[in-house]
Amino acid sequence: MGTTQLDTVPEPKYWHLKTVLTDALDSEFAVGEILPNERELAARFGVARATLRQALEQLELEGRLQRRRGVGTTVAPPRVGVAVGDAEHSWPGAGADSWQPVDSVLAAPPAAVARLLGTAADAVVHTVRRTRGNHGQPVAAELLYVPADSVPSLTAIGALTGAGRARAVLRELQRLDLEGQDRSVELGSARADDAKQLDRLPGSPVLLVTTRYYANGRTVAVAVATYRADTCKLTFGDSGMQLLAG
Amino acid sequence: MGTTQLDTVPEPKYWHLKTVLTDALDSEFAVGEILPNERELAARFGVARATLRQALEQLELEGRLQRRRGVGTTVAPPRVGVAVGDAEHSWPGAGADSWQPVDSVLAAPPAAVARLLGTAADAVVHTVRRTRGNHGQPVAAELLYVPADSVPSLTAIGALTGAGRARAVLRELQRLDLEGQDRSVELGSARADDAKQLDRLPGSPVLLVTTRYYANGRTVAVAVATYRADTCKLTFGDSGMQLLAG
DNA sequence: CAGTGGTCTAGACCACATC
DNA sequence: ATGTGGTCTAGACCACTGG
Repeated sequence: MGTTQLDTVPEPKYWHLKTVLTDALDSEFAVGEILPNERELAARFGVARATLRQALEQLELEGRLQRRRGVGTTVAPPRVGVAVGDAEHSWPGAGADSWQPVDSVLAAPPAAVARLLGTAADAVVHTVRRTRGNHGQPVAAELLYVPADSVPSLTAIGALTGAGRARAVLRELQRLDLEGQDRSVELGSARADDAKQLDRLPGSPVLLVTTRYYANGRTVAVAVATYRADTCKLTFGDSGMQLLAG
Repeated sequence: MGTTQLDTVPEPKYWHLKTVLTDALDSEFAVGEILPNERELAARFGVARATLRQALEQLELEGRLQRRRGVGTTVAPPRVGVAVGDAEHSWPGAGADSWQPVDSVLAAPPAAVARLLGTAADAVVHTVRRTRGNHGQPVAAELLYVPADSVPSLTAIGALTGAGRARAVLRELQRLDLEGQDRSVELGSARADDAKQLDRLPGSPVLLVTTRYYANGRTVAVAVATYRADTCKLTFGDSGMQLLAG
C-alpha cells in the first residue's frame, strides 16, 4: 500500500547541521565574513564540538568555508575556474601561462611516475617544480619529471640552479615535437611540501592532475600537478566556456 | 653549520600513523585483504580509536582502503581509470557507452544549473538520470538537464516512464547539431540519493563533472555527473592513453 | 546473535595568529 | 596574553552485516 518511507533512519546530527549551516550561509552571511568560533557554534546548536567540526569539515570540502588556525572560519567565495585543458597539446611553459618555474634538481621520481616514464625505479630524472597562482593566491604546485635522454641536447646545466635551471629544462622540452598528451584527475591528499606551497595543512584534499607527454613515439615527460580541492574547479574544453561560466 | 631542521614540529600522530600504514599496505597486505578491526589497530598502535580513524579516513580518501560498516576495512585495488573525455564532442548516450538510462521526470533544476542553462530559477526541465558501471561496480550517477525548448520535437512523452522516457529524451537530443561542449571537475560530497546509487554513505567525497552542451548558439543541456572519488581516476585526452596506463 | 564501522560526547592540550 | 582552529583521549551507543 505504498508506505513512503517515513520515520526512517534518523539523520546523523552532523548531516542535519550541514544543511542548516548551508542555508544560513546562503541567506545570512556574506563572502569573507567570519563565523562565530567553533565552541560557540557547538553550544548554540547543542552539540559537541567534534560533531560541529564534522559538519564544518564537509562544508570546507565543498568549498563553502575556509578555516584557518589562529584566525577563524570564514565564508569562502565561489570556486574559481582554473583552465587545465585550455590549449590542446602544448608543452608546459609554452607561451604565457600562469605557471611559474621554481627550481629543478636531478632526483629519482616516485615509483608510479617511473612506471609511466618507463625508466628504472631508481633512475634519476630532471625534476622541475612549478607553481601556479590565481589572483595572488597559490592554487597549484607541480612536479615535472623529464628523463635526461628526453632532452639529449641539454648540456652544461650543472652551472645553473633555481628558476634558471627549471627554465632551461622547459626550453629544451619545447624543442621536441609534441605528438600527444593525456591527463587524469583523481583525489589525493597534500604531501607536506606541496601543502606548504599551497598554504594548506598536510593532508588537505587536493586534485591530482597527471599529464603524460608523448614525443618520438614514447613518453618523454610526466607532470603531476596538485591543485587545492577546496578552492579550485578545473575546467576543460572549448575556449568559449570561460567567457560564459558563472 | 647547516643544521637540518631536526626536532622540528612534532608530526601529528595520525599523520605518522598514515605513513606507517601506507608502508604496511605496500609490503604486507594483498588487495582485498581484511585489516584488523579499528579497536585492535588502535590498541596495537597505542592511540585512541578516533586518532586511528583519522588516519584510515585519509587512506580511504587516497583510494588505498575501503571501509564498509558491519564488514570491515579492506585493502582497495588501484583506482580504475574512467574515460571522461574519450570522444570529442559527443552527445550523451550516443553510440555504445557505459552509461545506463534510469528514468526521467520534469523538475526544476538546482539554481546553479538553471544559471548555466539560462532558464528561470523555477522553470522545469527534462531531468534524465543515468548511472555508469565499471566491472559490475557503480562508479557514477548523472543528472542530465534538458530544457523543453531544446528538444521541441519531443512530443507525446507523457505516456512514457522510466528508462523508456529517459531514452526518448536522449534520442531527441542526439538529433541536434552539437557545436561544442566543455567540462569542469571539482570536489563535492555525495547527496543522499546519489550516495545510495553509488553504494556509499551520504557525504562521501565525490568528483563532480559538469558538462555543458552547445547547439544552435546556446546551451541546450547540462549534465552533472557524480563519480566516486575513492575508486575513480578520471581520464581525459588521447585515446592512446588507456592502452598504456598503469 | 556477535562483530564491524559510524556517530557522538565532554573534556584536555597544542600550534598558530593577532593584538 | 588571548583567542582561534587542530589534535587527541576514553569512553558510549547506534546501524549495519553476516553467520
